[in-house]
Amino acid sequence: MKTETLTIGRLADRADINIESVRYYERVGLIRQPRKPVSGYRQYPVELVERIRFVKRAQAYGFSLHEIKDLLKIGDGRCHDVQQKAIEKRDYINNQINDLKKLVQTLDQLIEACDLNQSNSGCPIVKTFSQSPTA
Amino acid sequence: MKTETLTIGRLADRADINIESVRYYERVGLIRQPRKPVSGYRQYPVELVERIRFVKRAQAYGFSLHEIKDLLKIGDGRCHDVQQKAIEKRDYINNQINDLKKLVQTLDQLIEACDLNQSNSGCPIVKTFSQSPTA
DNA sequence: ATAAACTCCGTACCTATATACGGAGTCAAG
DNA sequence: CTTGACTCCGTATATAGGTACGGAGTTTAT
Repeated sequence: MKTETLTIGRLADRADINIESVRYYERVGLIRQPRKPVSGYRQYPVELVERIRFVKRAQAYGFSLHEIKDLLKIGDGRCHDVQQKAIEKRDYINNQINDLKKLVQTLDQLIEACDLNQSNSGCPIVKTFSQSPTA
Repeated sequence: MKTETLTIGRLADRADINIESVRYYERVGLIRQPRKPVSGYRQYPVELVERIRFVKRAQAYGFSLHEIKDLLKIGDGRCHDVQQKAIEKRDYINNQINDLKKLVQTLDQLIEACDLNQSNSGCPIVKTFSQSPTA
């Protein structure tokens, strides 16, 4: 009973990814190089299609390839550990959100100040970025 | 009456920036190369300290060096144009915030699902990322 | 006047996530 | 058996924002 295998091109097609990206994922250790038979051509088990889709999905959830590598290392069987990674990620993103909100607040103030400034010069934004006018 | 000038090292010190970054800013056109006298050493007017601080502040406000270059080109005297850039930036950041919020929502759901999962295997996060279990 | 400190320049390197290129080897179809 | 498609590998390129290196020249302090 032979396991079905795929060449890199077919794998890339099925996983909807560029061939070069497959090679890249190999380089960074996300997928391991399969045994290459005589020819020197990679032969991937079909399961790798799903592994790559996993990667793409996790990316969409805000995880970096490095973090995804960790998730894959944990794998199933240690739900709590995976959950912990997700919690850390959530907290990190929440911090990002807070920082961005502060940024928006400040920008709002600056934008409003421009409305109140009837002259063309003395732009409050420029003044804020610049201690000395006109830089 | 001589204008006070600074060597690149003193400028970097005063602006609290790396010498290499000054050269980098020159390369990308944020500051222009001053006339170099006989020696070949750059002589910067002291005003450049403030220009660099402007850059650092604007960066902290979420602007890229490219955008800062635009801001500096606009300069003072066209408050409305500068305001417009700030509005665009604010809108962009607000979109970022919304995307991140959705991400947090999803992560929250996954995290909660892990709490409800009493077994160690069948982790809902792994299942979400992976169609086939254990990848 | 000599040594230490500074600056010059081009270039390489770094993170992260890929994509592109090109010559050589291999496989599959007719 | 030939041709076209595929794959191999190492390397280059891209973005953004820098940092690091090294040998040569300059300036400053003693």
